[in-house]
Amino acid sequence: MMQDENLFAAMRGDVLNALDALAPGLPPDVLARVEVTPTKDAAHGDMATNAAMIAAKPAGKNPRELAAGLVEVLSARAGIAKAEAAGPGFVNLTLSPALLLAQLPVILNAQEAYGQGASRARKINVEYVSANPTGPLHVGHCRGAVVGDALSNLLTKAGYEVTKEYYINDAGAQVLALARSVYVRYLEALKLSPEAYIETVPGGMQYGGAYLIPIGEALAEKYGDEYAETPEANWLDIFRDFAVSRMMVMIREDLAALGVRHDVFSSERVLVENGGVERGLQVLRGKGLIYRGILEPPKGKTPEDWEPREQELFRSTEYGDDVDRPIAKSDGSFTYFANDIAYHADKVARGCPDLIDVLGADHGGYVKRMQAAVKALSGGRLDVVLCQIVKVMKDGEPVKMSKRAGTFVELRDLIDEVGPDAVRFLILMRKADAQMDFDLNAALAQTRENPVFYVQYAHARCRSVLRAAPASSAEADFSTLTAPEEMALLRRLITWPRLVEQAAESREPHRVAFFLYELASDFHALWNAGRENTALRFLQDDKPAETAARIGLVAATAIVLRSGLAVLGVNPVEEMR
RNA sequence: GUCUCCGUAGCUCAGCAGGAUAGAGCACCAGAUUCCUAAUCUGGGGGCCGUGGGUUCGAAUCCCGCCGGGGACACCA
Repeated sequence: MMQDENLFAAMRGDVLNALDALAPGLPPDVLARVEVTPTKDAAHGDMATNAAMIAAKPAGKNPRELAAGLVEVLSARAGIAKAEAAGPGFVNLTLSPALLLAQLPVILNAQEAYGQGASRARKINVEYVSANPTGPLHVGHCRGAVVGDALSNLLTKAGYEVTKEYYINDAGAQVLALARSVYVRYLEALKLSPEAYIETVPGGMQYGGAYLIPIGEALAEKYGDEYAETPEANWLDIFRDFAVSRMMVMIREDLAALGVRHDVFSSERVLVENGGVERGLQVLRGKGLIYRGILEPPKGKTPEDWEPREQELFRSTEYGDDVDRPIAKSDGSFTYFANDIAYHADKVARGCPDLIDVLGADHGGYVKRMQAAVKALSGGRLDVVLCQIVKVMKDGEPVKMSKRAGTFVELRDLIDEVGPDAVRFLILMRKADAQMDFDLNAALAQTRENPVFYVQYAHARCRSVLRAAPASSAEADFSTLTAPEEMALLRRLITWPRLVEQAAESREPHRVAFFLYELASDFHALWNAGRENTALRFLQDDKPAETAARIGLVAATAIVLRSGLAVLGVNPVEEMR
């Protein structure tokens, strides 16, 4: 157990062994609920287990009695300084300093790989952003981008093989509207009046943002007036493809500015043109889950133009949805949902049994049917992480509108104002499914109010010490580390592997941000303890052995800070001046 | 009307797949700076965890109702 990275997992193994000796043959679902957790209160030791309370009823024993039995067995284990029963049946464990200190060489040898989960040899696909290719990214997309990216990193850290994917919705009516809006800019670039044309467009010019002006100009330069007064059929596809590819370039630039890189960009159009939709639906047809039918009108307020229609429907109610969902319109063409089924089928077919979609909260009504579809397709699991809306606040007032896009706060504007690190970290300080206010004032503050600075400052302080110190060594004698502040820091460090595991399983990258904040706090506390008590300073010229132990602790702190920041995609700064 | 997310300190939020005395930051009050970076630290006040039931050894956490807020609700993508 001494060499294990995750002391909590190792200790859980010991607890389960001890439990088996006391109460043999407990069912697996009971054992699965046994956990070994860090304690909140130092008076309760380093770790606590609920084993006795969980096992009491199925074993037909009194929890306190079982706890006493566990205490007896566990007290004899190497590395456990003290075990005691407490409260209704907790067993509190105090680890020997030797066991705790033995983790320092483990961290120093592993470097950034510390906390890396064992390879699960399991692929997982995380789809995020997937903004329509009709304009620049805005703050609404930003949250999904940051959460999806950090979640991907987290899953990788936990041992999954992750594919980061972007789904380009380039097959629907929206990209046609984009093409028409670009056509208007094209006419303007040719110094022609677009009014007459706009009259002929059903919805008018949908995308009026100034960002389309250069696209219109580029088309004017490329084609001259060749398409100036010709029917849509002549130019619509050409303009659409041109505009979409330019939009994707722009979106990739926006993402790059945030430090987000996808592995795969999937095109809806390509999927549709290759017959992917029918291929995907084939699986469902084979299972008899597609039928022709008429949906009930929605309960409550019925839309005015509602009329019964016979359509092809997917029996999603078989898999927990509220009503069956249309996959084809009354004219026979496929709905967006059909395309999306096909897309998810495609992801499954590429070898990913587990899928994650990071979506905006406005897709909330969509998750049941998509989960139903995936379950029907592969029996696999689809997790949907919904990101609630972000309101950007400045001086207590909501900020809105951008010059270029015309409707929303552009992602670029936000990054230009506060930088990618603050944007990422602050977004990750909130759970994705809670609404959040993004406070520009706090993001720009260089104080404790701003958690990014707080954490980066801790790392910079580590580096500052290490620059002035002899090289750290995993071979040092760490037994001189005894101060409460030092041990508190060490105790925090060893929870990192467990945190990675838990945060990944619950798909909650925000836990990493909170962990880093607490780790930084422990480090700042130790640092300041050294101000009051010079004996606690890291570098002591006349005591090389103690200095070596302490720089080991500092180096380990820097390693964990850095790997946590790497998960969040935030730069670990070397110094702050 | 249905579905879904949310409601924790004056403000912004955590609370780790039910667990011990509910935690941070900001704001407020009182302290620490000849020092490895005070962009930091130490201490203090401040809570019917929206509300009413239920489940159990134990509920902020799980279940049901209600109140309040966000979002989505036939062929749009």
